[in-house]
Amino acid sequence: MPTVLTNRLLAALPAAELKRLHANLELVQMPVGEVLYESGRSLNHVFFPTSCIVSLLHVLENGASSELAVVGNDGVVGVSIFMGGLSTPSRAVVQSLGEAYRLPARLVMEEFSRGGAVQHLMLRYTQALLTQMAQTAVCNRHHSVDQQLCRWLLLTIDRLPTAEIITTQELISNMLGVRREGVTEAAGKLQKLGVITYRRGHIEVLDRPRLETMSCECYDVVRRETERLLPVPSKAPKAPRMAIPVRPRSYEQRS
Amino acid sequence: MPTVLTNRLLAALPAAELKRLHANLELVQMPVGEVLYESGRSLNHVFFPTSCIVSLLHVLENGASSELAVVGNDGVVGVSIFMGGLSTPSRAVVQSLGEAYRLPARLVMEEFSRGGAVQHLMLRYTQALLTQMAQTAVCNRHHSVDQQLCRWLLLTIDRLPTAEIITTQELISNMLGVRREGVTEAAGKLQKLGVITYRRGHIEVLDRPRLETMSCECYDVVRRETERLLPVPSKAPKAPRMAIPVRPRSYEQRS
DNA sequence: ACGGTTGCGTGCGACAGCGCACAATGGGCT
DNA sequence: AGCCCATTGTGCGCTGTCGCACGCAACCGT
Repeated sequence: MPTVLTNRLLAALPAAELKRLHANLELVQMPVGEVLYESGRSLNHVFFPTSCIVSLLHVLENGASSELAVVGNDGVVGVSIFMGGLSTPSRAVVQSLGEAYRLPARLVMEEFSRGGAVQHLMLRYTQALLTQMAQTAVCNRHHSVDQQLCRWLLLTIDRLPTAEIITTQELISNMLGVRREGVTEAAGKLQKLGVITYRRGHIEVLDRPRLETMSCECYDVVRRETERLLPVPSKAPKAPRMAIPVRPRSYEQRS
Repeated sequence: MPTVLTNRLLAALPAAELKRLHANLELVQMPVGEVLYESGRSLNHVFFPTSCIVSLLHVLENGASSELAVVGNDGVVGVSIFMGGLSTPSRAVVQSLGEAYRLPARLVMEEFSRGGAVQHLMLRYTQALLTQMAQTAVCNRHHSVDQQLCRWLLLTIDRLPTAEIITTQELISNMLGVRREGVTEAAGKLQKLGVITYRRGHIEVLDRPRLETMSCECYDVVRRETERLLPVPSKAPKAPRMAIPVRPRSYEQRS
């Protein structure tokens, strides 16, 4: 059973703040492919993931895209609400199914403007997000597809209860902003080395330490900076408590 | 003579707030190459540029780098101070000489925590910065050096009083995270087309409209979103009032 | 006026990633 | 059990960018 404490940001809040929010936090299912917000459109809620993973994508006019950041139970989706912009030119898509608590924009702004712990925490998280985006930007320029795939796998399994990722190479290629064939090749190498195994729509990380050495520095830089800004509170686990219930049929859902 | 109003963020503040800050705003010279903050080191001031341009760079372990955003008289350098992180893994370097007002970190935080217009404005600016970084990240991945050079030139002259940029192709290549030869080639094409002219250390934009058509969409996306978030206040000019005093000797300075 | 430094031009070969086309196979679905 | 479609594998040729190694020329300082 997930609780609000499964989200690390919520878990880091003082009891008083959390209590105030608690009644308005609504647990929602997050099917793969669901778009939480679209470039330029107004946001109605912020989302605190517990077991899902959300990708922040930036899409170009010709449809090409790149993932700028990943949000799991370590963060919140929709920072532009309290930053005052209400929308962003980015898109947020559910990348791995699961659940999240959502909170209406109005209440977020209200709570944020009190200036207390909520504000501090949200701003610190936003800075962590900034760092992730910055590192991703440089990574896009300077690192190989092989390295970036490693980085992406690490970022993803950090936010999952198990080392198995349910996704296709095509979707990964959209995230990384590269060709699907490039991912096929990179994944093939990793499998040959025994670092991962995969079958249609599933990737399992077998040798995580090895994966870390093969990844570019970007993974570690982001992880360390995130921990500096948002130390893992003792009352929340680092990964979701519960394994995600396996419901194979719904993996295919796109909305 | 520059005034605090030459910086568009300061100009957008209500009179009361501005008055409170005014006594502590110190006008400082910004020589080219000066590092305002370094990856991971604590910041002591925020800077409100009036006539200088500051580049936000992210540097990798091997020394490779990319520019994530440009800040001129439209913004502020050092957002991590009020975001609560105090430092970032990025670097801020003066890219074009000029002046800026600086404000001690302590006073910024104090003013920010009042939660008034200063907070709102700083947060909105931070979101604009986020957008610029996001767009740059995707641009790094998907657009050619030619297009990116156009984007960079536009971003730069928007923050200068004239269409002449004092810099070397080598420095531009560092900003874009590409080879110097790549910039030479791209600049050569633009010169052949009559869009720019250049001589050692100087680039002049001759045909701005043409440059815009040759640039990728990224320039325009960032400009529009920035204007949405931070409308140009009528009391401040869009470009600095004063021409930068030409002091050729100091262009070579690196600190 | 003149030398030296610094910035620009150019010409390689190498190669990663692209775009396309198509074969092959896994695994739901009926 | 078998079909069929989504997913993965593979093989091209092509292009943009890299890395390196120069030559050249503009400009600065003396």
